[in-house]
Amino acid sequence: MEYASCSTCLLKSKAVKSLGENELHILGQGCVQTVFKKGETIIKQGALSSNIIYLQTGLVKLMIDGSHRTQILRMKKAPCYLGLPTTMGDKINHYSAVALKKTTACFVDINVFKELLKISPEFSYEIIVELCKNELEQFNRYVRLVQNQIYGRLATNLLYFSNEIYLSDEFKLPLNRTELADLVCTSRETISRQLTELAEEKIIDIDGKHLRIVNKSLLEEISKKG
DNA sequence: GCATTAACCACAG
DNA sequence: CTGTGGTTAATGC
Repeated sequence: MEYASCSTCLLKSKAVKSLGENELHILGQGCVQTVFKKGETIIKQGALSSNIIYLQTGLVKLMIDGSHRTQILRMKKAPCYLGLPTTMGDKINHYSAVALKKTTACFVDINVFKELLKISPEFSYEIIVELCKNELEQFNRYVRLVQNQIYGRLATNLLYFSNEIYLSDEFKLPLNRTELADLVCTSRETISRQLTELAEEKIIDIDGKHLRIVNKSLLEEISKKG
C-alpha cells in the first residue's frame, strides 16, 4: 500500500489547504486515494464506519434504504466531504453513498481526522462551515419536499442538476426514472408522466436521459410555486 | 357532489 | 427500463 503524498496533491479541500507540512504528513499516514466506477458503493449503510471520505472528482448519491422504499437523500458533487455525519455520528453508517460516474475519493482514517481537528483550528473551522452549509441545504430540501407538490419538486431538482451539478441547461440525467422518484419522493410513473408533461409544455426537451431546459424562467416559476 | 392530485397495478414496447 | 391507461383514495372547494 502506498501512502498518499498530501503536500503535492492538487485536489486538496479548503480545510486541508490550511494545514502545514507537519500536519500534511500526519494526514498522509492515514489517507488513501481510491477510484470508483459508476454504480460502485463507496459507503454502505449498516457497515462499520471508520473513514472520512473526501470526494476529489465525480458525482455521488446518498441514500437510505427505508423499511418501505429507498430514499435518495441528496446528490453530492466533488469536491466535498462525504460521510462526516455518518462517521462521526455513530459507529455504523446510517446511509450509503454510490458513485454515479467515475469518482475519485480519498479515504481518511477517522483517528487521523480527529487528530487534525484537535491540532488545527483552521482545519476544524472549514469542516464546521461545510457541515453547517450542508445542514441548511438539507433543512430547505426537507421543507420543499413536504410543502410542495410533485410538479414543483421535480422542477426544483431539475434546476438543481442544471445550476449546481452540470452548470449547463443541457445535460444527461445521472439517474433513471425510479431513482428520480426516490429523490423527489414520488412514484416512477408520476415522474414519467410529469417529464412528458414538461416536454409538452415546451419547458424541457427530453430524450431518454438527455435533457435540455428550454424555458428556464417558467421552470423556475414552477419550482417556486411548488 | 365534483375536481384535482397522486399512488398502485397492469401491460406493452 | 420506460410510458401509458385504468382505477382508486384522499383532499379541497
